[in-house]
Amino acid sequence: MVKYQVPDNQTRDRIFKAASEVFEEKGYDGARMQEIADLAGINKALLHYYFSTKDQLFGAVFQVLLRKMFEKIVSIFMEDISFKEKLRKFFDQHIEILIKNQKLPIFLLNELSHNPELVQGIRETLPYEQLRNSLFQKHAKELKGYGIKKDDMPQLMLTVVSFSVFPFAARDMITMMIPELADNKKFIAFMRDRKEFAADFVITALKNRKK
Amino acid sequence: MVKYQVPDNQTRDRIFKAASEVFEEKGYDGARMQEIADLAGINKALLHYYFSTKDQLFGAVFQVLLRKMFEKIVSIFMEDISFKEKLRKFFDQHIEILIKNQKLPIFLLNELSHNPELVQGIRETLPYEQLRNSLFQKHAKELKGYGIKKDDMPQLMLTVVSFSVFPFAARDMITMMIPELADNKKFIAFMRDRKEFAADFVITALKNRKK
DNA sequence: GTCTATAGAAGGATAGAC
DNA sequence: GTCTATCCTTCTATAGAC
Repeated sequence: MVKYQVPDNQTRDRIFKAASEVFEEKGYDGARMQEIADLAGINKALLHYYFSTKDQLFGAVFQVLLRKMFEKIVSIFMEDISFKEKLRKFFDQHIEILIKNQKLPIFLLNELSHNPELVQGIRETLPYEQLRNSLFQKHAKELKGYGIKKDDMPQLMLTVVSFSVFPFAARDMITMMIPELADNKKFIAFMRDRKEFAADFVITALKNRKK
Repeated sequence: MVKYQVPDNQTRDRIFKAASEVFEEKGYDGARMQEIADLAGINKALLHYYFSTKDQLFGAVFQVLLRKMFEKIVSIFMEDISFKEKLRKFFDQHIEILIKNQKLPIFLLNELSHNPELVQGIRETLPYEQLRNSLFQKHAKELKGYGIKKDDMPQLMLTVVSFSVFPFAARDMITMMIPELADNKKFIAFMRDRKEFAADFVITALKNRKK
């Protein structure tokens, strides 16, 4: 008779969650195994029992966080709506996600910059090729109407993403220049305003683009 | 009789330069005093003779790097040319600076995010207030023609800066999605293309903005 | 000012009992 | 699986000779 088993390993999950928080907050170099153990309510020895090294723990966490961010973006852009509608929906949903994960962008970008090899092993599992190809094909007519050629897609996509991501990555730089936005509530309001500002800005630029 | 003195302290300068490189490359937590000493061609003891602690050395370096980036931006926007001309000039010059300092954006943004208090003592010495006020006043007519109110300036300025800064901060994320740009020469070409793309994009969006 | 040598603390990882 | 105790390396910082 097989004994009842807890759905998954609870301790492991608690460790994983604690590690996610600490790494996201402090980065790899700034994170301490002791702090992760404390937050998970266990000791260092047990931490090493589940994840033998800091590297391994970090790798597991990073992969999940990167995928989390990436898949949400892709899923919106894969939907079956017009390009203009996609833009509005993307800014709305993506900015809401980022409001809930304000430190995620700078964490991902910084760690990736220090450790480009982190991407290996994740790249293949991400549907980014799909996205690149399908996006232009699916909206060929609409985009052609805007004078966007396939070669222009990287510049355009980068521009779109930067509207939502950059303000979070540059949060403290913004605070420096616009002290009013130091207050988190005001910053969130500013980012919610930005949903419409960004969509209008991009759509206007596209519609009136010289061909 | 006063003895002849070398213009400034050479060793100190070498340390400062070495520290700038190492911090910019590895970040505060990842940087090692030993590596800085090696790069400066001295030993750790002498390093501590000039800068008693790592914190102090970092503070000095960070302040200079932040100011360097900031002042260049401000100086362009302070010139006496039309707003449209400023945009083109800004994208041209700023992107060239960033090409020569590709790791600077992610370094500054990340350290600022981990240590917001770094700004104290720098803020007052930066002419950002000046910039904020003068920009809108100087171009009141031109901006009003675009339907830009004073309240819209933060969104607009953030947008402009993100066009040039974000691609460097997100360099490895871009590489992940667009493998062709892994090659530095191609990435630089991509960023030089972006000068015109960005200026056209922003100007088109402004000109046709609904009021 | 510059060096060699080393102190002292912190942090990742393991041994071994329960 | 979980804990206590401890090892060992790395890193910042200092003492002290020249």
